[in-house]
Amino acid sequence: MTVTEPSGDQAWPRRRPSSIRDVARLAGVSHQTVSRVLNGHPSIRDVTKSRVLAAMDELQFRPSRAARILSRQRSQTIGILAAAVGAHYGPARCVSAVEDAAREQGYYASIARIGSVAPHAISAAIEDLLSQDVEGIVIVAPRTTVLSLLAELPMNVPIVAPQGDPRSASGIPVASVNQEAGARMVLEHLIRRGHQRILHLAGPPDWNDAQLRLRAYQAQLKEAGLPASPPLFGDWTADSGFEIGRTLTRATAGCSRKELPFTAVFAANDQMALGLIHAFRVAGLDVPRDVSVVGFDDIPESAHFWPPLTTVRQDFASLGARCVAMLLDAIGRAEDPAAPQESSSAVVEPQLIIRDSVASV
Amino acid sequence: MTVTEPSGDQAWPRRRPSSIRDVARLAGVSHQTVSRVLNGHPSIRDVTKSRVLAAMDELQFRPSRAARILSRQRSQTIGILAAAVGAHYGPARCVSAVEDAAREQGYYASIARIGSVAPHAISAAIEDLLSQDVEGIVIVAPRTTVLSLLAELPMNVPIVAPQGDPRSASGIPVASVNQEAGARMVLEHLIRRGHQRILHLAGPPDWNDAQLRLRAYQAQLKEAGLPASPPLFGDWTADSGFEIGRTLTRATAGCSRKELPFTAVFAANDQMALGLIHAFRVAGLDVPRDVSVVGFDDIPESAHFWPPLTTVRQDFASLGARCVAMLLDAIGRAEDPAAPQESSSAVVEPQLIIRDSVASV
DNA sequence: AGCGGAGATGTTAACGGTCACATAAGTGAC
DNA sequence: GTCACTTATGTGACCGTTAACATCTCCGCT
Repeated sequence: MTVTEPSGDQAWPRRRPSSIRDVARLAGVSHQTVSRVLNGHPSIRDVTKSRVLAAMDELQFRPSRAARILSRQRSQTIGILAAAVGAHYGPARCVSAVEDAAREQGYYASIARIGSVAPHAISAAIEDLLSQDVEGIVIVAPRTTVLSLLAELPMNVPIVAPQGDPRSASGIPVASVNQEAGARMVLEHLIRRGHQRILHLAGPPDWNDAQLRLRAYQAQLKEAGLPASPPLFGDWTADSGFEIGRTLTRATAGCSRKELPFTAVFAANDQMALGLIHAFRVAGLDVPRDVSVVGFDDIPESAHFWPPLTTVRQDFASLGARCVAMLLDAIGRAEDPAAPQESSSAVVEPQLIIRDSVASV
Repeated sequence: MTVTEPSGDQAWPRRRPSSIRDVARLAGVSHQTVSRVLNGHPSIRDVTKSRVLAAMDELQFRPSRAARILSRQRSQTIGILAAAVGAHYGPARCVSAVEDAAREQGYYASIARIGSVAPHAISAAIEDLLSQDVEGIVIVAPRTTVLSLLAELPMNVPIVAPQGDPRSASGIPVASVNQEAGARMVLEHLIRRGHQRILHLAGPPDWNDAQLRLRAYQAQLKEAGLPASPPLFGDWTADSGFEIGRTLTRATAGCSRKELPFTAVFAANDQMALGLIHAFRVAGLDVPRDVSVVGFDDIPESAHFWPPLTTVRQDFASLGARCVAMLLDAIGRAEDPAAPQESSSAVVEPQLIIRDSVASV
């Protein structure tokens, strides 16, 4: 199993890669001509161009991004500040979407992941991005702590955040999925099916999306004249959903099924819903017969949970695209303040996916 | 809901950021002194140093990475070629792990994601990375097509791949989880529980891990004198697991439970196992009573599947760390061919996680 | 023929760091 | 007092690219 580097020990000579001047010499032109070929300048004769191209090919020429960034004073790069990616479906999808959208617009994307939301970690990540001359930053770290900190940080590039609170006063432009609409759909669905005692299993209180969903849950219930129980807070993981489900069922261990103090739970994401369902089943409760459960996100697996999970789908791809559009617009305005402001409304509508985890009562 | 950029319309002036020369002027020293402060050079008087530091602070100085890369001829950056990240748990975790490990070693990581494995997409991604002067590349694209293509591509930096086949002749150094051991654990577990007719739901045939697990499945059954059914191929998704489960149960619709042509299925990942279980349940088959199912990966949700899934845990964090260690070692050798070769064995052992999806027969 | 303008190319100077080398002052040995 | 050596700092070139401006040629127009 040892992997001694095999025969192909090319001993990468680390020879200096060829520059436009090397190409120029070989092609018998000036380096500027090579640069022009590189950038598709119109006034280059075809013969010259093909000579240059041939030389590039022969020398395995590859333009240096560092040099290019240094010389024009722009990097064609946007930064992504990412918290908790990998652990969480939404943010992870969001980052991919932003990356793709950026590339599509001819921009590079550079990601700075942060493990904690400690102020120094955040400003270090921002410094990191800024030192790469990013022209703008997308904040995929939808936590109020991060956003409010950021609002104070001296920043000389535009920033945008997906999944933030559109109404927050942080001053950071925001593109977001309409969380309120998502929560409303869920509750209307539940209420229409006759549920009256609906619990909410929320995400951590300092996450924007968690806050919005919680507020929408409360508002919606109030509007319907139904009681809102104090929210339960999980940490987005299935494990936390399970734990909370356990305490919930233990607390009501004596009750017969008909007497449960709730008939439905709205979980703030699919993973917690999964854990919750697991806990219910362990306690002998059937979903949806005894309790209905709704999730949020529509992760690819939720169609195959047991029971298949009713949930809310968020279109992360278009969220990412909107974010990038807003950011690029802001960048454009910063360069040329005369430019007209693009529409900066950016709300993506979610979609209720009805499956089998909700029953009528 | 519109987000007109609020009052804080600082109209980022896009003023030229300050350079070491600006700092030098303000501090009354030469630019070189500033550079030395920046790099922690020993022979700088404390007074000078603090003057420079103060000037940096006042000017909001931030060193330009592009300039630094250009002037020393190295980027302190490794590239990551990532295929199918976001969609797949293993690769995604792997990328994160490599990033973390790189940062820990003082390197930056730059990710190039590819959507397809078409040759031009791959070489474009490699070009992209190379143009950033990456000093080495980690290939998180564990498909035979990618690796064999890469082996032929002219490359003047070291590369390493996690999740590749250690025995393959591609000539690419590989760090990997011991897939064979993982598959062996699964089958021994199943056989010990009395299973004799064990199916394998494999991943796409051009994925290294899928191949390795399939081969190990076949070898192990042969060794035990048991019949190996022709493998079923999914695409890693729960959807594909479900589809295959449906055809499987439809084909055996007439059979009573005791007459199923198999008693256990070894799925090549947890998602497919989930879809499979779903299909079984839809067909009235209970897991594990009627069929046992084992997965692979131990995604965080699998403890909360129903039934909780027996699976194989892979330690992606240490896989990433080993990869980076190997790569950095290779980079070091490329610079200084005299340097001794570090141990380049890099096999991470997996772990069987026994839960409730396997019954004895 | 002379002139203006466009097309194709060359020349030189940035960009913001680092490197190799030069310089100046201080320190101790003889 | 001078030499060798260290410490603290400055000077100028260089990395690979683009920007600004210069040059030269060819063309049509008057």
